[in-house]
Amino acid sequence: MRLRFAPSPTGALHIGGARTALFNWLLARGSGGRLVLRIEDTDRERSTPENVAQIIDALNWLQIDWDEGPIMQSERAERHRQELARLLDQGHAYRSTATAEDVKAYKAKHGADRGFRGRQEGEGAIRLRVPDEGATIVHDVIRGDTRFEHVHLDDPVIARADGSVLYNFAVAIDDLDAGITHVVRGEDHLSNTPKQLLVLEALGAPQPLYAHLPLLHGPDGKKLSKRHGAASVQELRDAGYLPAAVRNYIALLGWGSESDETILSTQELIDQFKLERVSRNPARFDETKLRWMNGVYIRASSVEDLASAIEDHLELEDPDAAAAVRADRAKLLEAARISQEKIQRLSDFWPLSGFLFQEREIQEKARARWMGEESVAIATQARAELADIDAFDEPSVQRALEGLVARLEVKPGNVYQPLRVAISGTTTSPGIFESIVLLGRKETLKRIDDALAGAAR
RNA sequence: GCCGCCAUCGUCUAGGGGACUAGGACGCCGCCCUCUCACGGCGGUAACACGGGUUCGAAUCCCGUUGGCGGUACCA
Repeated sequence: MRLRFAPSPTGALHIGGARTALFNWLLARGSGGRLVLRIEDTDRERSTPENVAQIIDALNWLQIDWDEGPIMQSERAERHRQELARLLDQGHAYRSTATAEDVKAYKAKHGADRGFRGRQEGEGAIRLRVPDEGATIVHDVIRGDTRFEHVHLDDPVIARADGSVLYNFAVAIDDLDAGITHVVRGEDHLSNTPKQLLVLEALGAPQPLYAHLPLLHGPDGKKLSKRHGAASVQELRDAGYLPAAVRNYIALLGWGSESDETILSTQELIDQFKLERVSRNPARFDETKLRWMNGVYIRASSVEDLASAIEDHLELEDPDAAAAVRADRAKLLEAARISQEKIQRLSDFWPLSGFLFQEREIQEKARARWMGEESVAIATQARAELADIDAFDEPSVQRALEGLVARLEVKPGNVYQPLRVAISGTTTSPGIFESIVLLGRKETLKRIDDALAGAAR
């Protein structure tokens, strides 16, 4: 199989484009075929080098690689011109000055079910001549055959008056030259396919097989946009998702494995992905499931890997936090270990466990609930216990505090929550024993003292 | 308007005429575990858009309606 991913650099790579890239990649890797990356930048106004860089960056982050390219469509202008000249010579295409309004007027006059057919004028934009009779049938691996009657089709403009080619022409030529066997892309291109097929036919060229993927929508069923939160690959990365989790999740949008499994490694994805099993209905991108899935991947990571991922993430998102974390690798490792089962995204780490690296102000609500008279009395005793024990490790700390709970005959939370608030500033944190040990005796006692002093005021 | 695609729990989906009392996953709810938050375990909630056919039998096939989406650019 020879496949291609052909984004147009008019914006960031969004999740729909990422899925198209992934499906092509899975097919290439699973079949021993090749994947061609082509940048469709024939829209000179909207295509920018920054967007190209961003798309490549996104693919790199997703760990989707390609075998050929990136081919810039704009650099193939000469080839496009050649084929265009051939079509013109052979009468398959002609120049016409007809505008969009002219086409509309034509159809109003001739009836809605009669496609626009222009006259050879020798100047103006170049249109492809569509046969009056018959139909073009798109053979789609996912959808079966779709028939487009020629009478409904307008002669499409394939090149501007200045000779620069348009999308539907360039794609056909580029796919042909690249020897693409399977065109896998979004369903928004289905209606364009007959035009491309007609170009190929006029050229007497072979036709590839098509597969049009169902479109992706936002949670509200509307077109995906920034409004829906993390819609681009970059935003997903910034939100603290892992590439492997994102790949797993988007693979499941419009496709399901035969085994009905949800968590699938990239290798399993490669082994199991079949175009024939891609669904025909549009899917909504709902971040909730991705969040859950990311948590699964985080829990499955080694502590080493998780720590590195957290560090990289902080590096990008929070320089201060990154510096704090970088200063003590051993501590980061421990912090990652005790946070691992409590976070779903890398971005959850710092809010939950940052207190292990930096002292924080105690939140008002937490103080009100857990720094009252009784709590202060308990915390004072707990402080004494912690100051007293010989070894400051988890078993010792646990034994000491559990002893206190038993002696005081209070609920465990009455001891642990004031301590938690004192050391973390809030009511949720990793396990209290682990947190205290990781903080160390000196720092723990200091924070309890600070909290006690604050409560007295 | 015209052309086309699509239609199963809130969401992603399984389903290819009888195996469907419609399965799984996320979410949600409840219980258990529990130092908080999570994790984990157990249980529950919830869907074949509507109307006609075809058939002994339809979530599955056909037609229509409705709805969603795409195309209809000298955009991609």
